Amino acid sequence: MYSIGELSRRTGVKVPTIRYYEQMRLMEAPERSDGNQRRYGKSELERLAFIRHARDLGLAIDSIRELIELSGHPDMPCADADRIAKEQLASVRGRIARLRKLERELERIATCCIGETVGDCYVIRALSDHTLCRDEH
Amino acid sequence: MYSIGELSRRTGVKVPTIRYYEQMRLMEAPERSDGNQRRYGKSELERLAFIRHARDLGLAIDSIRELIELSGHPDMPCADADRIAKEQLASVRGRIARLRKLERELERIATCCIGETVGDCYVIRALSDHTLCRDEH
DNA sequence: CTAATTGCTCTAGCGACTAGAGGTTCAAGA
DNA sequence: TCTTGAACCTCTAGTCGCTAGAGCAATTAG
Repeated sequence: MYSIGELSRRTGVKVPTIRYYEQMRLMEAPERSDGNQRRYGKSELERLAFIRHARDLGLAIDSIRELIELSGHPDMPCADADRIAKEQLASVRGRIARLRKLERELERIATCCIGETVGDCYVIRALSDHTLCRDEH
Repeated sequence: MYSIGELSRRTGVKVPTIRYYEQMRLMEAPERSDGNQRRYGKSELERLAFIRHARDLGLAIDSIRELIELSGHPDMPCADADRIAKEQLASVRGRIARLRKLERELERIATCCIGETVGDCYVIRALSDHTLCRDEH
């Protein structure tokens, strides 16, 4: 039996975050001690590790709840889980593409400044005048 | 003189967002019509375009406010503007690196599922068992 | 002149936490 | 057994950058 602090240490999820997950119905309300403190077992540890892993991969709370519900029905077809993972992959790729554009833009802005004062600072000029940009963004 | 709706159309910034920027002191409180409606001039249009461009590049509201204050003092050295741009570039690069890892991970998870039911679904197994991951993340 | 559109202020909500107040319980040492 | 200090409890409010809606006033096109 783990206290919430021990669970936190073992999973790397902060204590208030664990309570937040309970509120969001990602974690079930656990047993309590005589003094009303949360007591967790091994299955809750695994579940929290699952949640943390999924969050690290950028899945939304709602998607994770969906996956948890799915994993409770091992006989169902797994097409839904597959879909969630594929959607997530597509969104990550989109975010990467957008950030790459920003990177190129910022690279140009941040490395071209040879002015000495704000008046001729390339950073500020570039931000003021969109037409200096090479790409759309 | 533009109304807030016209300013919105010309800059692509939504009306409530313009009001929000005013509240956040990115935009100065503009003149008003007799009926208390906001009336903008060309300089406000340019300023909003500046803000929008900076937001598109992922700069935080606070950083933008800093840049605007800087640009009001054209005789100051531009080292601060330079620093803001460089910091932003570093943070964008960090985000890209993190997302690339997620991409690889999700690619593997989303393409390896050959199970038919949730019980042997690779997506759910991979999320449950962190040791299946190749990289740290 | 009327009706549709646009504008105004104010408040509340989003997602995923994080921080703090004010109080209670637990565990270890004396 | 007692004490002390860390960890726990609930509840509320704040973060960021908007977005939505209520309930009203002003503007503008026909």
